[in-house]
Amino acid sequence: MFLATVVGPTGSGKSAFALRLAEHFVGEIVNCDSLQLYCGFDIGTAKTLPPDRRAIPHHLFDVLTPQESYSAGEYAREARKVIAEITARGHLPIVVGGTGFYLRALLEGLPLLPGRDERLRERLLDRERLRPGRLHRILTRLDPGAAGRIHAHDLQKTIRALEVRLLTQRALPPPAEARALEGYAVIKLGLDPDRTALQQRLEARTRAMFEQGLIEEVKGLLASGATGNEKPFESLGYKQALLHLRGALTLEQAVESTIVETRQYAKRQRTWFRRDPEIHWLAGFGDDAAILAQAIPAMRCAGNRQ
RNA sequence: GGCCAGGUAGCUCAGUUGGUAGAGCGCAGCCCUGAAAAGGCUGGCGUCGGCGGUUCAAGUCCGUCCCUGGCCA
Repeated sequence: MFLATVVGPTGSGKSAFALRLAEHFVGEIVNCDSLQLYCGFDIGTAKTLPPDRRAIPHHLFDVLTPQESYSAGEYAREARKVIAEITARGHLPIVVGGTGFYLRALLEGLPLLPGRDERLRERLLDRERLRPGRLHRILTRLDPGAAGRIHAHDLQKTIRALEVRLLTQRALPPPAEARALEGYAVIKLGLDPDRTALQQRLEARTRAMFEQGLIEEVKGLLASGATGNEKPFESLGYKQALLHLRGALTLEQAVESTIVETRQYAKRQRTWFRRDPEIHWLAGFGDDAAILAQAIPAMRCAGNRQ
């Protein structure tokens, strides 16, 4: 059984490339982008919309409402289910997206730990507000290992570690095994376009998103009941569009801010994927037809290994 | 032409009573075990507009010139 993944920074052409792969290898696409999961967030997430899907089945797009929060664990479970179905149909699952953490959860699994507990988090946050730095000190006492790995300023991760520690009680977290995806030969393809070219493309793409109605899309989401405080509104472009609608940014400032943050996001993605030695890097953009030729040998190679 | 305010890191600016410079942002590198388009860490020798001068020592005082903005003619 095979599984292909397509990763790379935002704007590198993953979707276009995945479509080509799917046509060539009779595949189906599985989204691995934390924001394309959301219904109604289309323009700013550069989602491939149904008319452009060329009859290739797309999974895990538009499966969440803005009000729903999500997690890597939930994603991994859903994605594994979908992948099994695709395999059963005799097709090649192609997992595409830039959310490295979700992909890792899917392929390598997450330790069997309790999920979020909002009430506990609130209580912890209250204590932190009373005395900044408090939570990390408590973590040092309860779980020195985790405290050592997490920087004292990283409140988000400190809270999660405390949550895990408190919810699992007693003896340090049972060394629960992360359950990796089993039975698949995984081929990881990474798109690696020239950095300067990517930055230029990201800037142009961002301007185009605003010109093509990103602001209107946000207005529409607000009109249909969203408040703007939901999770997906924290993302690139949506955050700025909202600030503009609320009068905090001029349109030009919103665009500029989105360009800068998008560039920074692409950089973080590169850092994340760069250290995965299993990725076969393809130099160029995924919408370049020639790139498929680079990928085919890698696919064959993986096939022979099996 | 005169007066005033400025010219300090890529950008916006701090720089106490003179002791050879700093913050934020950007940028670069990096981390990540259920918020991940999130969260966090590390990295700053730059002709302190130019040239003279005072001083042991000047971004910091004096002179002069150049540039920018404003006001008055």
